[in-house]
Order: sequence, then structure tokens, then C-alpha cells
Amino acid sequence: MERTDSFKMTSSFPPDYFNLAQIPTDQREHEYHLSAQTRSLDDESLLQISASQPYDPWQSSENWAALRSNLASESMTPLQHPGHNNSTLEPHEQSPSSSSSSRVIVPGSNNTHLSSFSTPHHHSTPMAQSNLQAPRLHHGEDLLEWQSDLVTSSFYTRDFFYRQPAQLETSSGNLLGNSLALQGPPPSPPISISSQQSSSISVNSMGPTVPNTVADSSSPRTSLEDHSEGDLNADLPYSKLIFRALKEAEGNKLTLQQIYEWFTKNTNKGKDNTKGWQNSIRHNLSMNKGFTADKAEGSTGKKPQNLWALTQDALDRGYVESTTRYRKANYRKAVGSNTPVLKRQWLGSKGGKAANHAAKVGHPSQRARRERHHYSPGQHQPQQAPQPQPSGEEQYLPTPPLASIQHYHLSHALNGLPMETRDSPLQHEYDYSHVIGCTSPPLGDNVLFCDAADPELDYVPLDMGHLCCWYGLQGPSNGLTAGPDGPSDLQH
DNA sequence: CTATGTAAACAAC
DNA sequence: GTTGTTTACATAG
Ligand SMILES: [Mg+2]
Repeated sequence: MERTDSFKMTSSFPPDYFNLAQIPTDQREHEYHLSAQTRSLDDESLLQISASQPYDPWQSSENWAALRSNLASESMTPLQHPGHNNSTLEPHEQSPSSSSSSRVIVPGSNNTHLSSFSTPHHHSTPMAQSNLQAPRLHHGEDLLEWQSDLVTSSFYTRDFFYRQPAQLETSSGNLLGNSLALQGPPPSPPISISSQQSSSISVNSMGPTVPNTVADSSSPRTSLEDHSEGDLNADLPYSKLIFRALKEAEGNKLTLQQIYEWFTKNTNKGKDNTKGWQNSIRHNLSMNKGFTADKAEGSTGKKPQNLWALTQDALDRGYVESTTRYRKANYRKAVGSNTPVLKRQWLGSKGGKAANHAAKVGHPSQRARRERHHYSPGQHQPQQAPQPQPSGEEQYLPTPPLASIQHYHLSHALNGLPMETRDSPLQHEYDYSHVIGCTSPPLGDNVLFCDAADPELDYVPLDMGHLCCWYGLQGPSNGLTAGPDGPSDLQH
């Protein structure tokens, strides 16, 4: 990491500057702090930022109330916390009980690396190109990175809450003061923290991201009545539930089946009769980088069942990031509303060969492939109308199968970079935005037409061999030309 | 747009 | 049939 540019925030910005809906939940918390604190800074000129404010990325806003009310009653699961040194979890806690609910900001004790951050590559966020009032971190475009760092270094995890219910419930304003005192001045706070630590931030006690009104009205029953324990797992997303399952497991490892069992026991999802939830679990296990399938241990004789485990990162962090984050970039839109769904699917782009390649080593033994999911050969398809082409901006190019990318990586001994590689500096090497078209496999030679306008692109990242691999074998239909999301669908 | 859920194709076992 | 990957689509917020 070449984190270099240090920063300091001393400016203020409009309360509603941030649009939470556009920020990944992992990063919203901090935004919230920013904006919340800003609101109370009418009399202050110094912006406070708490990088380590109690933050439970696990807890979605809808569940916050439930969590809170459960804290007292629930016998906190005795969670071992391998990579965690609890002593570093200085109980900087706010007082959710105080009517005026003052929140004291306490700088993190371990966020040493927060004092700086990198100036990464691209990254264009909604806020990136933001207004002039935005806090100038340095390069506006790095806001996300910065926030990520904050999040990453947060030491307030759900577990912390679990273990400190008493403090949560009984803490008074001075608790904070105490810890602050005990802790002493943080070693070079990342961001200038004002000393007026007693200053109350006008924030409701409901929780991180939910305004009182919303939380109260939307979840009335979560107040103080029924919460056996079941509802704690109730609404959590799969990724978080899986995290819990693994967290509770010895060694933080479980087989898929065991995870299923855990779900059946501890969640409502798992009580479904259908298999959908299992599919979802597998989906999450696969797609979330927080979960890894440790190759089966020498399980005597049996079929080696993979052991799913939490990555060290997830353990350290105390949570797993949104599975969404590991999905391919948004492809939505451009998918014509009236376009037949089936027609829109990109032949051969799903799983299968793609998945296979990405996954293991084995070479796909190209066996005959049934061509199901072949859309109503029916009459539609009057689409051969030559497409107008780049309508300028939102041109939607169907995302190429990840396989191609990973295959490419593999062929370069790049150690299978996952999906996020699309955001990596290497992106350029396989940026399909340069691909303009492709000949039809049966006819042509799978020739890629690249936009040679880019001088940086001194080579065609994908050799035709690969293309043949996933196009040529897709059966009679041909990739792009017949692709459901092909040009014809880009109409309107 | 983000986060999540869900279905399903598909490859390897 | 199960496990694991991955894409497609949907929907809530
Ligand atoms: Mg994974």
C-alpha cells in the first residue's frame, strides 16, 4: 500500500450532502457521522470525525432497534474472537439511553493507518464529482477509498456489542469521558478531533443510520416486547447469517451441510421447504470474498467436503462485506423493458464454463452440451436490423463472461483475480469497452474489433482462442450477434 | 444506485 | 444429486 496523502478535514458541508442510498452500507456509517455531526456544528467550525465510532456494520437499520432491545435479554453467544484482541476495543460508547442522547466522539485507538490514504486509481463515485462544498479530502474522487479505510479499521463490531450489553444499556455520558481519559489522546488522530468531546451531537439513540421517526414507525414492535431470540437472525441477510454460523463454529469452519443445518436451526430462511435458501447460501458463499472454501481436510475416506471458513480478513474485521460488492458491475438498465427476458440472456455466459474455469483447475472436457435455455426459437427476432450503434453514452454492452477474464488471468499466472479486478488498475488490460464487435463464430474467425483509438492498448487482451472457448462451443447460436442483450435490445 | 434475494445454467464430482 | 461459480433479473429503499 502506498498510502501517502494525509488529510485533514476542517471544512463543513451541508447536512444532507450525502446521499446514503448511493453509498454502500459499509460506508454509510461514516457518512452518517459526518452529516450528523455537521448538523450540530452550527456553533462549531471544526468538523469532527470519528473514525472509530461504534459501528456495527452488521446491523442494518431495520434491525437496529431489534438488536438493541435484544442486547439486554440475549445471552450473548460466547464468541471466541481469534484475530481479535479485545483489549483494543476500548469501550468508547455513547449513551443511547440519555434522553438528549449525546454522542461523544472518541478517536480510535488503533486506527493508526487512518492518517493517510492512497490516491488510488479511478473510482468515480456519486460524490466524486460532487459539489464545491464537499470536504476536500484531497482529490474528491478518493472519498470512497477513504471511507473504506475508515470502515476497515473500525473495531466496533457486532461482537463488541454482544459482549458489552451492560455498557450499552447503562452507559452514561461519563462512560465516554472515562474511556477517553483512560485512553489518553490518541496517537495522532487521523482527522482532527476537536476537544469539545462533551459536545453533544444531536443524534437520536436509535442507532447508526436510522432517524428516530423512521425506526419508530416502521418497527413498533421491536421496542420492548417480544424478542425471544429468533428475530435476531430473522432479517439478517444471508451473508451475515453465514458469518454468524461460521463464527460460532469451532475453527470458524463448516461444511456446506453444516451451514444448512445451522440455518435450519437458527433462521427462518432455513426453515423453508424449498431449496431456494440453500441456493442462496451457496451463492453467498461463492460470491462473498469473506468466505472461502478451504479444501477439505483429510476427512477419512469420505467425499472430501469443503470446509467453508471465514477469511482472516473477515475475522479481523468482524463482519463480511456485502455480497453485492463482489458482483459484477451493474448491468441493469439498457435491458429493454419490453424485451423478452429469455432473449436477453447471454448464451453461455452463465456459470457453467465460466464458473468452471474460474473455479478449479480442471480443463473443461467439452462434452456435448444440451442447449436448453434456448429461447423460443419462435418468431420474434426480427432484430437483424443493423444496429445504429453507439448512441453516445449508455451503450450497454453485455458483460462478458467472467470466465474470459479469469481465464485470461490464469493464462498470465495472475493468480485468479476475482471480480473486483474490474476495478483494479489492471482493468485496462481486459476492458471490454474496447470491444466493438465480434464476428459470428460459425462464419468468421471470432475476430474482435477493437477500438484502436486507445494508444495505451498495445495489444488485444483476449486471444481468439479464449473466445472460441466460450463462444464457439456455445452451440448454434452465436455470442454477441445473437446475444439477447445484443444491439437490437439497445433500442430506445 | 445499492443491497439482497432468487432462479438458473453449468461444470465437476 | 451435490457443490461451487457465475450471470440474470427483481425489488426494496
Ligand atoms: Mg467466497
